[in-house]
Amino acid sequence: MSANETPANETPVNETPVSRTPAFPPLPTQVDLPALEHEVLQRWTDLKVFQRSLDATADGPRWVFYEGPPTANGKPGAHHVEARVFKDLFPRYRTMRGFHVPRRAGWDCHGLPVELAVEKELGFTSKNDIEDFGIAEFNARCRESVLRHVADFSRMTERMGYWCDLDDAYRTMDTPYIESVWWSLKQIFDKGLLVEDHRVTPYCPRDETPLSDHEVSQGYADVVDPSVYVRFPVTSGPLAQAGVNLLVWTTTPWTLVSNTAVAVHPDVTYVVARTGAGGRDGELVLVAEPLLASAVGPDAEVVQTIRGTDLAGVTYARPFELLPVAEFTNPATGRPTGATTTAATGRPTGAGTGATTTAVAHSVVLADYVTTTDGTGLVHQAPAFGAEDLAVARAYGLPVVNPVGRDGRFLAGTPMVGGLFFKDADATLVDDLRSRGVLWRAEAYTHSYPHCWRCHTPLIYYPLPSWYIRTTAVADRLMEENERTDWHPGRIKHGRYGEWLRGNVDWALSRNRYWGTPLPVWRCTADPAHLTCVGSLLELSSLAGRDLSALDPHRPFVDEVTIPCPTCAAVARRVPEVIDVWYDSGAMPFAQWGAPHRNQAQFEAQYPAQYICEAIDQTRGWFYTLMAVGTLVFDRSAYETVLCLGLLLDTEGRKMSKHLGNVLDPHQLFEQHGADAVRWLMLAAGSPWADRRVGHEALEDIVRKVLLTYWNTASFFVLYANAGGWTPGSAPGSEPSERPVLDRWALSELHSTICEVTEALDTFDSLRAGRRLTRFVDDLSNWYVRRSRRRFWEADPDALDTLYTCLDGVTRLMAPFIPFLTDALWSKLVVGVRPGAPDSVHLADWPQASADLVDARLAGRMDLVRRVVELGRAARASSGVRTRQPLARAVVAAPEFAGLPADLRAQIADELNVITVEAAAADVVDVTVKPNFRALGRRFGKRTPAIAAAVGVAAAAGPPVDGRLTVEVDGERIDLGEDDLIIAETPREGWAVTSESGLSVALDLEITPALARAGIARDVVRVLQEARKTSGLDITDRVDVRWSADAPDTAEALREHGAAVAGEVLAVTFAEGPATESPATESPATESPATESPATEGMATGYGHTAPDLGLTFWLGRATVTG
RNA sequence: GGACCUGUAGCUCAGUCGGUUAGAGCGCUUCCCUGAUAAGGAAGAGGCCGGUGGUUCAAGUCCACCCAGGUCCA
Repeated sequence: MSANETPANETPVNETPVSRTPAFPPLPTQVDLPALEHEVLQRWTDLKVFQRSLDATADGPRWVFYEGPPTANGKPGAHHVEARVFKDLFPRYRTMRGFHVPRRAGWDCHGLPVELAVEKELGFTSKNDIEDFGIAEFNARCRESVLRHVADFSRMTERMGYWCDLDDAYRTMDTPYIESVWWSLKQIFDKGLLVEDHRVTPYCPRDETPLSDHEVSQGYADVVDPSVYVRFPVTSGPLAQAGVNLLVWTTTPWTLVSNTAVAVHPDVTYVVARTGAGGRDGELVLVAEPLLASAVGPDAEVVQTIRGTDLAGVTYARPFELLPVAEFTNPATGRPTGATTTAATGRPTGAGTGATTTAVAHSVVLADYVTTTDGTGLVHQAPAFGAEDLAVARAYGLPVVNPVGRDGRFLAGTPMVGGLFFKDADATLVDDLRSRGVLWRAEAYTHSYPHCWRCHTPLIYYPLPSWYIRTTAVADRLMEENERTDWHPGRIKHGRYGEWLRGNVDWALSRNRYWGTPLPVWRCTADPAHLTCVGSLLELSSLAGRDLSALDPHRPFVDEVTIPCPTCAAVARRVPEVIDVWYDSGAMPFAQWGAPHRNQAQFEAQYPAQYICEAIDQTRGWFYTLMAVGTLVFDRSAYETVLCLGLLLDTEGRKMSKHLGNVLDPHQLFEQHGADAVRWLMLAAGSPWADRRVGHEALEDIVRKVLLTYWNTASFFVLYANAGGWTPGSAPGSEPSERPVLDRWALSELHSTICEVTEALDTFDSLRAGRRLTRFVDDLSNWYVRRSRRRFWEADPDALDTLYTCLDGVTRLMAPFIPFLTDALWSKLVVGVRPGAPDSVHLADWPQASADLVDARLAGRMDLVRRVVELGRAARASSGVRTRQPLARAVVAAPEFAGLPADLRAQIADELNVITVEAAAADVVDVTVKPNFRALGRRFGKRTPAIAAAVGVAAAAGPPVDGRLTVEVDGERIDLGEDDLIIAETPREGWAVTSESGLSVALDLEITPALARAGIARDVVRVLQEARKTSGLDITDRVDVRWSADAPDTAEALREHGAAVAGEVLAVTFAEGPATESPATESPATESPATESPATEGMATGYGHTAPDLGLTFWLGRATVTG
């Protein structure tokens, strides 16, 4: 409170202001955020802001973004919002930086989930139901179903403020899209990378149909199977001469008929063991060392140790000689899988991957998947009946030998087991092994085995023809492309995704389904080796000799198109498969344009993308297919930077999914808390790449702490800018460098915030950016504004301009995060006030940081000031002296305090309500010394603890001199400098002291009568302000005050400080007057701190009040006189 | 079964290059401040930093194994 020499009861101290038209539309202190967002949405539509943001940057550098298309066959949930928030943030940011960022929505339309939904609706249980129903009608239902929730998705997209062109969205089921996909498949086909091969699939032999993983998982049941250990006599090398048998374990003896090889792990140690007592004396068997005891027995004697690698190539005698040995030797002449039906393909088996090594049949091969958890560590390989076996066989160029027909029975001509159902052959085969003496051991084994969920038949893992893309042929290129991809977080690159690429297998592309992009391959009926891949409807028309440009390329229509085989002119028909829906989305960079048949220029201008973003569950999904298709077709990955988000979890920590019913409805969140709050939660309330839980409490927190603080700061500004008639042009204020210290500090913070937020967004770190913004908003509101309040009351142009500048900056910085609230405030603070300014913040430029406005020394000093204030408040609290009571002085002990300029010391004094702030003199402080472990550790290593202990001893003896201390350790004198020690000063007792990490603040608690009177005066101000407020007066209203005090202290205080009190409360007159003039004297003075009662005479708006604590009665009314 | 991620206060999460006494917000209790604020401030209570072992002068942090939860794959 500043002293005022003029006696208040004689001279009016405040002028009533001239009324002006407010420059800024008033901002209510209370705001309905969702309602405000709806207004903003309407304005965006009316003003076409999104389109104009694209137009404005049309000549700027492109920053290409791809939208990964969602399948819109279910309602959108909060987990859909997450990715979309990040998809929106960075394009908005880049747009403000001047980049052109086209954003086009898309919808993924095909796929099994769509089919399953329709099947469920129709009550279907098998594919036969679909065929009976009719594919045309079924697909028509799928087409209708997939778009059912597009409106929901669009509504959510718009409501959350995700700017994306929904009107021109691409759809993967549209003919131009499919033609593009066909074109790309033809490119791959022409490179020889689209091939038909066998795929081991869970298969029901009764229904004669493959099952999806989802179906398989529904039919697991415990069964008892034989568990057999079989001798495979070694037939070559020293092991053969010694008579060693490989010991092989299996639970599917029926697959031994087609045994092709034995796999060992290259890094596992194997042993040749001599069996112990009990009938098998002296027999030599080979097993993995860790399994010796369990497979052979505890008394087995290790004769020789061999690394897995060194076993490669060892040949053995196969367990059964039921099939011609030739079938195992030449892949090209191998018996066709699935018996007669697939013989027609005539394609060699085992051609799916580029074989890096070849092996002869019935020899030992190496495979990393071999484990030593059970069995013998030697794994029997039947490539027809196991996916891992097949992969190994491919790698070694071994054939796929399959003696089992599609009905699950051994082929009729097979000796011993011909005609037997595969499971039923086990007993016969085991008996035979036993009779020939090659069975080592047989027991029963209970385990979980999949069954058909419809008919409960045990499933067979069975090789079916399937179309593959040989991605393994470009695996090295994929890894090279991955190397130059910028992953966020970085660990995905060589972690989850890199691992996946390293273990790359060929892409099983085909599906035996209905609602998908048909595989555009036509096969000759005369020679199945004659294949024609078609790249467009135009090409198909030309091949077919009729105009098919209007053909729906879906099944069943495309199935009906036959062409003469270009090689031999026989009839060629399309193969029945459709393709994996993931290929559709991976083809999106060109297929969204229909390129190259259409819009080739658009495609070329927008390939590759600079930025894509999805959740981590897409690593093997879209992230892979996008890169794979791009690399296969264009030899270049489709994206440069990828942001990989964590998953959204519910409050129980489970992934949000429709299946669990734990999805939060996004619209409910938007209408309850506002889309801005939801966006901020996703962007800045936790690490983007960590899984996060979402709840209402967190959103309420954001609204209060971030959004409303920001709003209220703006509201405060508008209140006083209008009251003072200030506009940006009217009173520019002084040069920033000439302004008071708080202004310089606020501007410095603004510019360092600009720097940090820019840097963080450039590295896709929304959390860091958000944290910095939160801190700035808080600093601005709870330090700058609070400390500068008086200057705003006085309409100080420097203060108003500083705050306006900060609000302008923070509004731009937060615009990509919370586009609604920022644009709402922009329209109040800028539009119509600053001529020529854009009518939306989203058309404004990103702020430029000025290095010369960042004052690191000032920032450090202000930190010190605020720490001192914190400690001072704590000292106040512990002393019991209320803050309104002024005290004579605070004493501060802090190393940097001496350098604090007067204006910053004044901040401390004002905030703590003390007259002066002094540095602690030497005689009131205790010095404590602690070892600095970081420095000591570097210098002394192992001796650190001893030295640290010595520091304590030496410090007790005497304080360091000039920051130096000499200690004695093991008879050695060691000199320690400033860096080795942490020296703290603590004021001595007798003061109200709080200290923390080398910083102490003490208050002089002596309250002189003068200080007491000043304290009372301040209490009166508080009471009068409260009275103003409750009387409903405007902040600029001038008042007349008349008072009387029956407490002598109060009366004396007011006579002394009357002018100051009057100044504080905008009193035109402040007179001590007879209580009888005030109606308040007639009302009971019982309530505290002040009661009010309407004036009953004289002054129409006046009220009488009492403050019993102070012994004060006063009358307060709006001043009627104008100045 | 494999790969990866996460375990820090009652709840939600930070924690930099390994270094002094492990932090913030919410919630709870008490008090202070306030003519922008649904705010702000101070104090209090609340922690074997999932466990075990190792490396190191020094581990929430690095390594190994284990436990729990999660994701993807088989």
